[in-house]
Amino acid sequence: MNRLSAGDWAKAALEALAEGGPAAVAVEPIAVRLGTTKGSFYWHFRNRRALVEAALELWEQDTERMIAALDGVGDPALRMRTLLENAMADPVDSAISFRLISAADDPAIAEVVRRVSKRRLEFMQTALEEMGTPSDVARRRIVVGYGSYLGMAALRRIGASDEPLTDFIDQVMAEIALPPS
Amino acid sequence: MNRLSAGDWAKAALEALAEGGPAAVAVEPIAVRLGTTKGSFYWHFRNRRALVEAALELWEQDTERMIAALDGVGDPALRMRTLLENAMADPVDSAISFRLISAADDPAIAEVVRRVSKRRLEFMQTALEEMGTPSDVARRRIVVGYGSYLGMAALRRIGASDEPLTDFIDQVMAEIALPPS
DNA sequence: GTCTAACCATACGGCAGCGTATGGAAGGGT
DNA sequence: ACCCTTCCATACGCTGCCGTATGGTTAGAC
Repeated sequence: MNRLSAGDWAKAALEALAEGGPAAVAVEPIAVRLGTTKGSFYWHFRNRRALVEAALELWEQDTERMIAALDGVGDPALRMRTLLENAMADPVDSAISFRLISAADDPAIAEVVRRVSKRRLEFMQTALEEMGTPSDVARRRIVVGYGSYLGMAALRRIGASDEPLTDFIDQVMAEIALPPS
Repeated sequence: MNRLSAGDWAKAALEALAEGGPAAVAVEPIAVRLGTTKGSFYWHFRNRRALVEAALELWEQDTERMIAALDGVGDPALRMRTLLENAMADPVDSAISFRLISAADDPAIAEVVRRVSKRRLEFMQTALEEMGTPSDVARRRIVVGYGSYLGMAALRRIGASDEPLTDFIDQVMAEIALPPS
């Protein structure tokens, strides 16, 4: 047999979201993708909304894992650089982040993406403050820096910039006033 | 009476796009918004696609107007600062840009938004080069800088940053290595 | 005042996706 | 061997939007 779990559906939903945006998180198309039918879906989930929420939870956990892994790095500058390198090397998260933000008309999505974004911003701001940067300055640098992460993903998406994100690590590091490698 | 023109529809479509995203560019809802019915719409336009294209053209013209206005400014540093101030003061364009990029699954939208984005990037890169910045450095700074413009709009949208964009002008100026005001 | 072109309202058919109902298959416990 | 739980397929009705057809209304030319 080829039976599915709720997790399989959630994973597929997150992939569909990253590729096709919120409109692509549709039950029947994903069922086709999984080689099954709606019958399976409505066994595992109450409705479409529940599927979206499950996908969001998957995504939120990724952020928590990343932060947990980096929390052990004592040197804040190294912590930031590692974070940037990981983030820039993986084009999937920025794509999903972008998609989710544009899907923020849905209050459920908005709430999660806001929570995750704030978490990320605070994590980075803390690193800068540990390096002696005043709070308000750190805040501005991080907002602009994280903004450029999101925005560059957007530019790559439409083909306005075809350079790999990794080309910009030093530039972003400089922007938030960290020493280049 | 209260008769409408094709331009009224295009304007309303662009507003709907900025507020509700691509899915909101729907004939019947916009008709309600305009206090009319589909009958009006299909008199002025062949189909929904034509409406989207008209809205895109409106938006593209805004960019051309802005560039034309700034082309007269001889000093490239002042030109950039004026551009940033104008851009940051108007939250609508960044919202639309963001929406359009996330709607780039539609090839028609993708093409326009890519063309406009490239135009903007080139315009800014030229300013930096006029100030003596090497081409490749200018390119990186502009991509990151314009990226942060888009990304910060995203962050404001979800409420992860509630500061007005104007608070970040100096930070962005510094990021692309321009003298602060 | 009449005529005509421009403009709009309404009714209809079609499609895609949501959610429900219901029956069936597969496999482990006993 | 039987049953019961788990899981899935199919059929159906509903809604929202697209696009068409068709008839009505208004403004101005004359």
